[in-house]
Amino acid sequence: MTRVRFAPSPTGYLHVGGLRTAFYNWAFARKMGGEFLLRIEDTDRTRLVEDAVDNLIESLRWAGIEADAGPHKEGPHGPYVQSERLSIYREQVDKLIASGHAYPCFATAEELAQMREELIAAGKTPMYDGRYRDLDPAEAKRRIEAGEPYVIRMKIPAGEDITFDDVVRGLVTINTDTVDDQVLLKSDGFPTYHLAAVVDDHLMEISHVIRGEEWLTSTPKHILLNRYFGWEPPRYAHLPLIVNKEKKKLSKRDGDVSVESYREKGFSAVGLVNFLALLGWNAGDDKEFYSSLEEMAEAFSLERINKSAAVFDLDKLTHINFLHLREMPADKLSAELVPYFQAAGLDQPESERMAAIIEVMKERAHVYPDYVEGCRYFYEAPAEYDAGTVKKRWKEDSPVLLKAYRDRLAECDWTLEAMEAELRSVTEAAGAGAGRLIHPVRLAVSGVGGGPGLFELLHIVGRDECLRRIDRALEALKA
RNA sequence: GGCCCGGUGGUCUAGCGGUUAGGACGUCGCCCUUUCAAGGCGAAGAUCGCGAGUUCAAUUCUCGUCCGGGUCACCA
Repeated sequence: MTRVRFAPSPTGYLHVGGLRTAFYNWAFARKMGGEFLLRIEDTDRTRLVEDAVDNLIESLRWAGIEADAGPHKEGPHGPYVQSERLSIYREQVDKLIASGHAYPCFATAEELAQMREELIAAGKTPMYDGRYRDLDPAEAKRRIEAGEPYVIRMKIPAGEDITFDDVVRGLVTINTDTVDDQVLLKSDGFPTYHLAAVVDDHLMEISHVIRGEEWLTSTPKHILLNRYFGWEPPRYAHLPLIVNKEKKKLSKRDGDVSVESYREKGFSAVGLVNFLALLGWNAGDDKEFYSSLEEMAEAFSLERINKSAAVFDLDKLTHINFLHLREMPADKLSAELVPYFQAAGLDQPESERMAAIIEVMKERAHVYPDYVEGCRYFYEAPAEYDAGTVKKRWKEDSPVLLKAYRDRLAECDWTLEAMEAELRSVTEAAGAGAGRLIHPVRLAVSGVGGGPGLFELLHIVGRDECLRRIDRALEALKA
């Protein structure tokens, strides 16, 4: 059966690249009718971040990716947190030592650093020189019992080509001479990624390892470990990197790389995932809008994942998100908007009014805040009038026309048609074009020069409030 | 530097021996319009990194080369 996993390490937040990896895994499992596991790789105690696991789970939950099993959901392969599986790794590594595939190494950090420097100075590739590889087992045992710190390394055979068939890259061959005796168990008793991942992937019966390209060159170690254990390795699929404008691996230094930050900026979960999914994958057609993760999963296949890195483009993300907001049902959208109203210190309008606002803002809003901060005038009177618009639209006859229209608005039917008819009647009587009045009215009511249709705007703001705002504008702008 | 991977308009990409090299984002113009958008139409933008080879024919296959990236930790 197909079983995949997303295995982040809890070092802070969920990276957008991580979200994409998680999505591809999830989608593949969905498509194949398999299972998707979440495993926490917290074997580096020095990089642990408080609450990171909860953040990870929350970000995935927000994105709409639910694991079939993981730290938050029991399953037959648990525990799903590596720090809770220490005895398993110890047991497995002992097998490796017994079979002669791994050995204790007593080299200190300083010693290794010096060795590395010497090799670099000599113009060679810095690699572990195997100095403890053939240490007498009895001697090793004595030193361990004496309490000397040590690590366990795996023996890498010399001069062997390891070839594997990567699902996205095809045949990849790496010679073992370029691989050094990897540390499997650290001196603190924790396993390294290589040991833990291989052991867990096997024990959890993972069929496909779908991970970032940064792991490509260490795959021979994983294949060798499987061989030493007598296990069948999973299929590997190395995903292309998501890079910045400089084509470098996207990292914290590039600004917003956390899923959380895009959530805060007001991107929708499906929109973000839709964008990310297309960064390195497409169904082979021109389809770029998927209304749900399920729809993407249905079209998904590992074979159609690209080989080359993709630049993260905010404009494209914004556009795809715009499409998603536009298609979103009004009730769902208004529910999503609640936090933004709170952040803006505004009360959320009653649903009928909200639906009207959503309707007219639909073609203008790219992210959630555009429905709040981008059109604050729906919720409160303008605090000031845009200087450029005043200069351009507020003419000598504006006060007179506006006053006349104000009096018509006070009495006319509160329908779009009536409001428009009254406006045209006023301007015609004055021998002016409709624009002569439309712009000043918009300015008076919204404070800005752009936005939805004027009559829709007035209708939503409401008669009493419109009159109040016009009176205020007449007062403030008369000069 | 060694090893590995990659290379189609600025960006995301389609393409799998014969295409006017298609789409999307972005940019610009026109139309629509009370504005801003959205939408419609249109434009600019790619010698398919470069050079050989295979072939009647290469963006598509092979080799070389250049450029870019990844990786060389008791981090993942």
